[in-house]
Amino acid sequence: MNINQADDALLALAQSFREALRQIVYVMRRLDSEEQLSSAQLGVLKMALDGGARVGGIARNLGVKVPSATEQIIKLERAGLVKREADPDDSRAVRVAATAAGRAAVENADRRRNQYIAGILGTLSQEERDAVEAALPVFDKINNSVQN
Amino acid sequence: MNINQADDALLALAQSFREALRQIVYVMRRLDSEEQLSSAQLGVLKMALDGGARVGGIARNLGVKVPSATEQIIKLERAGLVKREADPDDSRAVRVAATAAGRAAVENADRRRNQYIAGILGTLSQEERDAVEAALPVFDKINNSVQN
DNA sequence: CCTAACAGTTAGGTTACCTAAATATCAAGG
DNA sequence: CCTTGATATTTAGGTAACCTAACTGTTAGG
Repeated sequence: MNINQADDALLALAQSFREALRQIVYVMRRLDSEEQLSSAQLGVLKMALDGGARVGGIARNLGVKVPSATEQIIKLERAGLVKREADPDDSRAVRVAATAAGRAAVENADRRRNQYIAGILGTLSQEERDAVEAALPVFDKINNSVQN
Repeated sequence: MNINQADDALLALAQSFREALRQIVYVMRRLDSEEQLSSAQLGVLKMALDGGARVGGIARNLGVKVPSATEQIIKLERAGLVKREADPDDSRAVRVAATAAGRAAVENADRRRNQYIAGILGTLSQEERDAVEAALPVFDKINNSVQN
């Protein structure tokens, strides 16, 4: 009995959680549609900031397959925001590194997006902001458990 | 000074929040890719459960334009999960109603998805689950503030 | 009635994914 | 060395979900 109650509570939480997830996806889509750089491209660019990242690593971090990452990288390259160069240690690999323009674009996009989100968070009460803050590391943990 | 500190804290929270949003989008994508019914289609189906929903309302609720909603509705109709019928009050409008098969599909998909999410939430501590639960209504509020 | 506004569908295009196949390089064993 | 299997990326081709613009039919106000 007790165990079933726990299960029921968990399933109820799961249901609410799923609704929140769905809404968040829409929020994200909205946010993305108002910017030049998609959030996936911004993610690539950030990985390319320090020293350069490999295509496989970028794909893994983005949660997509390698060809999809390549596609975004090529777009960023055409936009002059990253450059692709041979990996000195492994000639099979490609290192993707941000250009100066790329670096500037990250700062710009980050600032704009943070201000947009901060504008929304600013309408919340302190308690609500605290609730969000407390939940964020849990979302991180959830994400990691889905990865595997 | 004080105001700027508040701004900085808000921007920092916004930054962490954005990272969580991005991760959640990936969790959602993963979840969707393992199911027959996309979460958008499941959303349509749920709106079609009680009495029937209009295409425009479905689109609004889904956060997409009307033609995109029509497209999903047609797919569901071809799969035998909804039927489209004239609105008795307004012949311009179409009412989308779930069939018996559609009703069953909702129950099935909901159960599967809830169990998947519950499986993840079950690995969390009680405190972590509480943190998630406390944050969910805030996400709801955020979503509403983005809608306008 | 006529006309503007509205509800949906159709047509055509874009973007972000995916899988499978091709290319190039690496590393380990014989 | 040289082959062979694994690894890193790109290319080719396809799908699904979205969009805007244009079209059809219906309603409702002047």
